[in-house]
Amino acid sequence: MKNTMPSKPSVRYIRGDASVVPMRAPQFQCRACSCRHLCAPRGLNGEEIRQFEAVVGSPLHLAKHQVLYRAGDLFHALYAIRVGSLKTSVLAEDGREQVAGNHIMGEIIGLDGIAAEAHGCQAVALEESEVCVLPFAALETLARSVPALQHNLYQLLSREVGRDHNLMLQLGSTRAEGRLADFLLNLSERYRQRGYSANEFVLRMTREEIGSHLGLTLETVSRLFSRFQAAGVLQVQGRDVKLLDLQALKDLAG
Amino acid sequence: MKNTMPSKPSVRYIRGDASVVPMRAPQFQCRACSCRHLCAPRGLNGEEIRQFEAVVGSPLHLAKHQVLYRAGDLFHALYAIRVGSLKTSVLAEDGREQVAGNHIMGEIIGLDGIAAEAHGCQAVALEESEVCVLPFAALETLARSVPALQHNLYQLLSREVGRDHNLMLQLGSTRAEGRLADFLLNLSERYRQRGYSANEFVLRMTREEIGSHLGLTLETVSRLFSRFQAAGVLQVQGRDVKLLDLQALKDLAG
DNA sequence: CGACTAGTTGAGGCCAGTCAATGTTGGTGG
DNA sequence: CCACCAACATTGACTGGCCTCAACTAGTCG
Repeated sequence: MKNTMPSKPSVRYIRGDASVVPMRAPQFQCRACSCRHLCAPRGLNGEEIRQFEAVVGSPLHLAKHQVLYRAGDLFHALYAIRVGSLKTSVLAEDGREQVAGNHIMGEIIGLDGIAAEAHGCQAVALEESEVCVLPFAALETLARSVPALQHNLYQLLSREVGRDHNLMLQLGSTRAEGRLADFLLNLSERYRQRGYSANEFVLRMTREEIGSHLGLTLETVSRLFSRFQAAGVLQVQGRDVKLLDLQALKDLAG
Repeated sequence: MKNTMPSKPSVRYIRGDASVVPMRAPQFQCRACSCRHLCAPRGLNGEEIRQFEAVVGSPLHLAKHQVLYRAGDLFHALYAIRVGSLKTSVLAEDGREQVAGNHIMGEIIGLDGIAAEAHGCQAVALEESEVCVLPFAALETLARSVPALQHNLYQLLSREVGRDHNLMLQLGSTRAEGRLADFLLNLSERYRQRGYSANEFVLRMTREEIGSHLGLTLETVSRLFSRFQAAGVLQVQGRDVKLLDLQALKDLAG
């Protein structure tokens, strides 16, 4: 709420719509995708996947800080993250921003747009990324003849609800230390599921974004990293994090 | 985390499964229900509603404090609240309870169970209540031939995601005053939508439950009510609340 | 009546927010 | 290549909002 920048929205986000460009022909994209066992077509058989691929639009390439959609934008598709990571954030009327989610490859975003036919939050790429476009109307139609897909969609939505409940639990009942510890463990686990190191990774969000996500200030986040490092729980160098003592983190988190 | 009651779970909840009893034959229940324009069968035509009703099990009656489902219980149905109100709460391993939602008639709960095939939270009646059982597998099957129902289900889930995001925004970025103000406005609006007074209603949760929902202690909630009353924003007498100045509340909320 | 639950109010302390100064990193243009 | 600048990050000092602990009241139930 600094009044130093009245004209600019908040940061130099790249305007999305114009510069978004298709990348390649859509054929075979899901079967060749490294996220196929995590993504929407999970568990579909050969013929079903082929139908699914026919529905999926061309992947979009996003530059760092590029906006995929804004709050209020008409909803027409879900987006599956194929490469990279995005943040989703809710905006209050007064301009305050709360980071609602930090999404990495294999995750699907835009789910909150189904209800209102408009997106309720905005999605911004945290680094160079690539997303698959899943037009929702077509998805819904296909789901009627492909029960496995229908179920996957319900599961996706439900899983998001569960995730949010857990985050609320953290925000409401834990103090700063526990929130950051939980955040790191959560991220670590998701990287592990995707075949990356669970102990060593790069944070794609700034201290301010992490703080916003956890209901803390950037200074508190910074201090906590320093404190965790001093306690030997992790090593941190800017955005590079190495978790040294997972058990200690778990103790801090719960 | 009081260690004064090691054996009892936390409060004297009534065990659900045994005492849950069917209430009446299911025929015509939706068409006669006062929540039909808010609930799952919204927008279905006559024949479709008839099919929907055939899927809906007999309504259940719940006594105050009766448990509808517990975290970990096998998921098999969603529940539509027909009369009364329930809270849903997430439980941490250490026994801490965070109230995730406060649900009144016309709302559907159990959505977070779809993903894991087990409920992720518990649902407890805050007063004498009545819920309709919506077996999910049958619902899913019916949805394939009734697009409007399929879409309603997606919307329900999506709306829950949006609600949770907004609550997270509150928990993360607002202080105590704003959270309580927002909570009251939210409740007021939902009662209004259901044809009840938006200015005068009865809180069904204790100060402790409200506090848990908002990430505050019961003392803070109590003090805030007193302060709001002293400021002339509302009148409060135990659980009875009368909102006097909605605009002032909105200002407080953010 | 005693026991228990729910709610109110007060006193004091601590965690995290705020304000501020300084260090570090990365991108851009001369 | 380096200088420069903006964004990002770290650390300190101070403050205040909320939690904790505690005492007390009111209502309910057996």
